[in-house]
Amino acid sequence: MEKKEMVVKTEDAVGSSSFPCYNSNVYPFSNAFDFSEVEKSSLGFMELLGVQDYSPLLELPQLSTVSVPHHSTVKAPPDNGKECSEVLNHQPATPNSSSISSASSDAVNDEQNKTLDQVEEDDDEEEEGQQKTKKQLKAKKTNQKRQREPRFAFMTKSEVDHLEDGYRWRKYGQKAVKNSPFPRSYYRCTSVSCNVKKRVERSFTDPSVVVTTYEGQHTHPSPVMPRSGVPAGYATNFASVFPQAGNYLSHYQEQQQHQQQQLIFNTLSFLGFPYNDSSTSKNAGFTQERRLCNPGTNAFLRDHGLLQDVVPSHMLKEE
DNA sequence: CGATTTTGACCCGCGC
DNA sequence: GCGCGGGTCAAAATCG
Repeated sequence: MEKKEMVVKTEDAVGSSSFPCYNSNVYPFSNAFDFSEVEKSSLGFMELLGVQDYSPLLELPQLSTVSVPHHSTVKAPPDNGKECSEVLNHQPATPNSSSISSASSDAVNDEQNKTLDQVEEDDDEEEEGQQKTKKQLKAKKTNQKRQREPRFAFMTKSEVDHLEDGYRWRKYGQKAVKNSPFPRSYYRCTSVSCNVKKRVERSFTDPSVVVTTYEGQHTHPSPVMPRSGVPAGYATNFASVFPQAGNYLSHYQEQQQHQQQQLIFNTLSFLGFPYNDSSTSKNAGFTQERRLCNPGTNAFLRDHGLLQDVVPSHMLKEE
């Protein structure tokens, strides 16, 4: 799995061209993706993201105006999808960059862990002795109502599907995604006691965008040595804003600084801020592009307090 | 040879 | 009840 460590470097060239956003004048929170199509296809965008359930457990106090804190179910009404989409729209227009597209969690409770434990340990009861039966019973035990861990989705522009995030993952499944030519891959953390999973799929609206959805929280430190040049404050601040995200953002500390900054950058973009960091020169041009296609940005710029919480002030001078 | 990926089968929830 | 789509399992294949 660590075969694909090119994450950060994958996509420099991308540039730009391919995003509908760039060609669209309807940018402000609207049409980076063609959501009409998404909805038409009965596949809500949050479904596309795999973020199907939202929970009040996820607090995003400071970002409540721009994040996706409402609940929805798999069969969420189009409104929900749309509303979410608006937020997500901002994401994908970043060359080789990841962004917090949304945060979500299902109603998490103890049952979840309990169920998982049972699944792993209580197989003895089956009588058939056949492996198939084993499988079936496993499923039965969990059938009550499947509870899921909180999920957190990232959208990352990358040529590589499986992004290196500092943890080791084992692929345990792959499924074709409805209305998408790209399959969805299912990964599980290889650490024994860790039940974290993630799903990786490409956006069919823009194949250069990889949607990574994490589920659960790691119960162990990253096996990859942290060596990051990223100011600790980044993740810290992020974590304060995205409590759930913090767990995942910490992974990014173990990645290259560039990727970190792009994450920040994307998040700023996500928030509507024309963040421009000279050290991420690749983004500079992109930022301009974003500005071009995001005339509504200014409306968001007013909330500087939020931005300052998220990013060290020196990074914001651009404005 | 152990770890990981692939892949078809299976289960579940949901809508019709 | 049936079919569909999402998610998971696990045997087989592949990789290092």
